[in-house]
Amino acid sequence: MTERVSGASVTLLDVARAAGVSLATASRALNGSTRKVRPDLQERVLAAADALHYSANAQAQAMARGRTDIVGLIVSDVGDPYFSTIAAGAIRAAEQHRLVVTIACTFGREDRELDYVAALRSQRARAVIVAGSRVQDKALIERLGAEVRSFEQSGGRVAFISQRRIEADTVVLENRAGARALAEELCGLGHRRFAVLAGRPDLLTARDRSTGFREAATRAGARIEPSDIVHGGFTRDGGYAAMIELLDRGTDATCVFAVNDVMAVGAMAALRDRGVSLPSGMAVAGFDDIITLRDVSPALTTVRLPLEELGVWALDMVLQEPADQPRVRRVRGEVVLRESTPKLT
Amino acid sequence: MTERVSGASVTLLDVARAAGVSLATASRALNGSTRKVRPDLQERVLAAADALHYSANAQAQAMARGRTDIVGLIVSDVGDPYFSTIAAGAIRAAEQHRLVVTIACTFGREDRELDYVAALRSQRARAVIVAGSRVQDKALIERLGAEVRSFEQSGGRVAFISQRRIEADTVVLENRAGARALAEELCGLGHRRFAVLAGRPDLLTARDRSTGFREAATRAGARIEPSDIVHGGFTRDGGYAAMIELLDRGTDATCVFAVNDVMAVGAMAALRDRGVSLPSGMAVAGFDDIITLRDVSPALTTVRLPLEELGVWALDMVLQEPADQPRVRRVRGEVVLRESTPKLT
DNA sequence: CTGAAAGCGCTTACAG
DNA sequence: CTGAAAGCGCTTACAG
Repeated sequence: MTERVSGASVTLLDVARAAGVSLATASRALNGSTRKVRPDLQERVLAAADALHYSANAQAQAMARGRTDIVGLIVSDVGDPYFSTIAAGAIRAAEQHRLVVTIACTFGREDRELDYVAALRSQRARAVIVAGSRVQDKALIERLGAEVRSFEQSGGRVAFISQRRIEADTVVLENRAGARALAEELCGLGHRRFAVLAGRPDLLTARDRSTGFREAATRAGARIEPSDIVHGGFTRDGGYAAMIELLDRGTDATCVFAVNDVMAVGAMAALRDRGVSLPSGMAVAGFDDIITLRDVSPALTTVRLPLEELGVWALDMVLQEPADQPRVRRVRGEVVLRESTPKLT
Repeated sequence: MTERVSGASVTLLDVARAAGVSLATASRALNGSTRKVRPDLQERVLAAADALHYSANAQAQAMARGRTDIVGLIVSDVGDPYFSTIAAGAIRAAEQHRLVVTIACTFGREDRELDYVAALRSQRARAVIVAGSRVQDKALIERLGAEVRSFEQSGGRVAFISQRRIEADTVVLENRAGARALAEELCGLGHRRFAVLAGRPDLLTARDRSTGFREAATRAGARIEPSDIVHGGFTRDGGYAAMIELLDRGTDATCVFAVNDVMAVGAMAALRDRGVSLPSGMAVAGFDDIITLRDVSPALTTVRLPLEELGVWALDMVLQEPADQPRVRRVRGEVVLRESTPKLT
């Protein structure tokens, strides 16, 4: 048992000496294209590394090689199942390529995306994936675009998941079309008066869903009163509060569309708390098809998005060489009708 | 507009030259203890850095400084709300200390924790937090312990969230006590025959909860038939399958305890699919109090764990200097009775 | 307060 | 196939 000072690390040089070879050979034996070092030396190096419990300094390797194995993922909140599912997909895919993913959360302060991209550039991350919704803010988009360009200029790759507002590869979510399809199905069920819990008005994702829904509903001859559109947080509590607000205002809607599932669940809770029975007293629909929420009762009608795949696809994009034109992969949601929106009789 | 070769980066030396100072001064002006460089030089450096859009190479800094700002978080699956909530807490806390968190998922293969800790040692991460349950596997614990010691020896800090099986700081979850308390409350409601959806038998977390529940229930005079204990996955689908299995076996239990909330929700779905009405036909209880699941109906009785705080606390631990004795912070769950377990009349 | 220089731990042309 | 040496981009004693 040899004592070792805490904090002292075994270096490649130690390994080389122990194996009686040069630094270069030790390096090649451990990480180089194997076929170029004599088998016996190779073995000695491996044995020495093992005996010394050597662990290569990834920072030093990164610097010498000029690249890292880091890919950054920027989300609003990993605690939100929408993002944690995307993250799971990205991480799963990353691991197959021996990449490490770093997660940053803006917690709703979208301007922090700027800082995070900058930090990732400083880390010399291989790539960054920005998963949150773009916001309605020209100046902010402008600045983020500049930051993204800097990142790319230093050799990194960038992909977005949401809207195509910045010149970069992006997995475009067809929120508007999805919401439209949902509205049509709901009208098909007999509904003619809807309310919309629209979420944060500056978030494009919320906005697109709300707009799409209203377009299609109106076109199908349904009515949506201005007072039946309630804005608020894009969260469970936001959905709850918005539903309460709607009830307080008074509404004759027979179906309420919350722009995402967690809001829809919040709305259901509010309805229950106010003694409205579900789904007979009010039909409810959401968007996303969050897995953890598949078992709420009544089962929630929604627009399914392949969340885990979104993470995988974004990672795949970012692993490809940049194309002349930024790539776009469009993803259409699929309407899933369930118990929360029964046929109106 | 100056053309710049893609991949080429502005270095500190470029900044120093542009500002007409030495490398050392540039470094100090940018990151050193500010007070030691003449204001006018400082300003020139800052201006130059800005003009060149300089971004310090974090890898190089880390190497020169001998430490990084990375803390690794190892979980089973970020897609699971239990872990994503813990992760959110850890990330939030890390950001306050300008630390970056890296997330690794074992996806149920606990032996991968070994690889991840090793990788984190290679990254020279400042610390690692292991959040998943320990497993019943002496050899594995032994090896992980060795890996942890190596990590600490190279100057890193380690904390666990779950059971205290390894010599390191840990946030200990009092699963057994929590499950006991739950069983007592349930008996207080009049139940005398229970079933337990016990999850993976090798996961200590699942085991402790199941054991604690059975102990207290039995002590209180309740009965749990061997056939009423069903093992399976520690997941939603595991809960669903276990409940179906239980129903197929036939049971006269009036209340079923699933060792975590997602399993409980799966069980509820199974009950519904089999036409059992809730909660009158079968009472259901879970464990964790997952926020996203707070709105299921009937509202789920459970044992609340301060999940987000667990992440915060673990991060705090890992930021402290190592103590002579590893620190232990015990966390007791709090029973929350809700609609899913009405009083038995 | 400032600068020249050594050093952090690797990788990789470049000779041999 | 192997090794000596330069270089990756910083930080930080050490002189001045």
